[in-house]
Amino acid sequence: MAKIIVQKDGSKKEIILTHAAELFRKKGFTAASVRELAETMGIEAPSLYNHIGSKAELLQEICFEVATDYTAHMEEVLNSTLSPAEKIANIIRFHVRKLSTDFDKVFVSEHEWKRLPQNYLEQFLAQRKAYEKNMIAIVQDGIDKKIFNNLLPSIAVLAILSAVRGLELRQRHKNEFTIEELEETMIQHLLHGIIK
Amino acid sequence: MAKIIVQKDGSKKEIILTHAAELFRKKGFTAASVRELAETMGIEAPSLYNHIGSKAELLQEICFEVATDYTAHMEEVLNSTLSPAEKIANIIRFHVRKLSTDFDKVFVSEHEWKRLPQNYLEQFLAQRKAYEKNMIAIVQDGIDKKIFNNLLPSIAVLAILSAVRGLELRQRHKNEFTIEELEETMIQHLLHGIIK
DNA sequence: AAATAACACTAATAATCATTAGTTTTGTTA
DNA sequence: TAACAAAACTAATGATTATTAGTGTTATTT
Repeated sequence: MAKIIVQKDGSKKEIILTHAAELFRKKGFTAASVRELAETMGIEAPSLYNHIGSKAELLQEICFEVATDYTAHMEEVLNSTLSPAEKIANIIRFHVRKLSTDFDKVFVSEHEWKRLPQNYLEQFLAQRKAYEKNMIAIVQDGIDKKIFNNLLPSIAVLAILSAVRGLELRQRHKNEFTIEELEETMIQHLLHGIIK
Repeated sequence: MAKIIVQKDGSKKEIILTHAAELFRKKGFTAASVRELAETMGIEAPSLYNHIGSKAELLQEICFEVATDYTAHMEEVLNSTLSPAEKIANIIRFHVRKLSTDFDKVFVSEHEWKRLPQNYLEQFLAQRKAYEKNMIAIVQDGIDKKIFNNLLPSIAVLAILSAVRGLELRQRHKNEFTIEELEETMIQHLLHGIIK
């Protein structure tokens, strides 16, 4: 009889979420089967249901864990006295780090949120929209203070978020660059541009 | 007996690809069923097989049609005498326009290429890698010529491509901004940065 | 040691999937 | 109009899906 191996500082649920995130990233939520997920932990599919409510629940927990982290960080930034430029740099840095430490979960949250069940999907989108709105306000503030160029704020925010999300670190750049190099390049590029 | 309605300037296959692209975008390739696709055209699922080889074939055709367009444009750019900055601006502009005219196909190509069957997946990735390599060379050229800041070229390219891909126009900005506004904002931001 | 809770198992269900076979209907050409 | 090809249909297949039920085993607590 197989058994889920629990690391000393992680609950069983957390182990499952970690495996789920990796599998969902590799195969996509719909294509990933519960059987396959169970197999990565050496147990049978029905046994998983002693620990989880449903497959969809796993996706929810992954997506909202990530979303909550970003939202919490945004609160910190908003409550700080940093300049708009420093705030944006701070946000970029947080995204790059989060992506590097929780790659699978961030990736899944980014790519599979559309598969969330209706009500959760709406909640997720609302949270995301609020996040973007806060970021747009920071950019607008920078423009008003004549620190930033007069770009369309919502598009600039979209460009920044898309750029950092697109890193998809682990797949392409594992060990190729340090986190610090990635952070600094992204900040330099998105704040100061590519042209001298 | 239902019938696929063929527009005067589109082949039956093209109609199917258009419907497939929209469905694949909305539900994802795996979650989208052949039955559902057939339904959008008012016919039964097996009838579709008079026109297509398989579900996977549709994804292949969508992905490679898009990839081929981008590759062809890259050739044009490489054979031009434009400056590195103008070349990058040109590429950004092409991406924004392509996304606005062929939103569903571009989106699917971007998000669902992982579901391509093995051999096609490798070919797709090779094409993509070649594209990025060409773009990296342009950035490196700009750095060598002291026109560009000394950023890590591969990361800068990733940032640019991710930023333009992230637009996902139709969903969010339909009618909110003109294509020209989008193009110019992206070019301004990615070339000159956000800080004055 | 006895009792209990946690957790794994096998077997089964009902749904859905892509696809094939075989047939009938439609539209076009001879 | 007769013949033919294109394209629709129904029925069926076999695989896979998430999940439930019921049962046995292990680990923990009393």
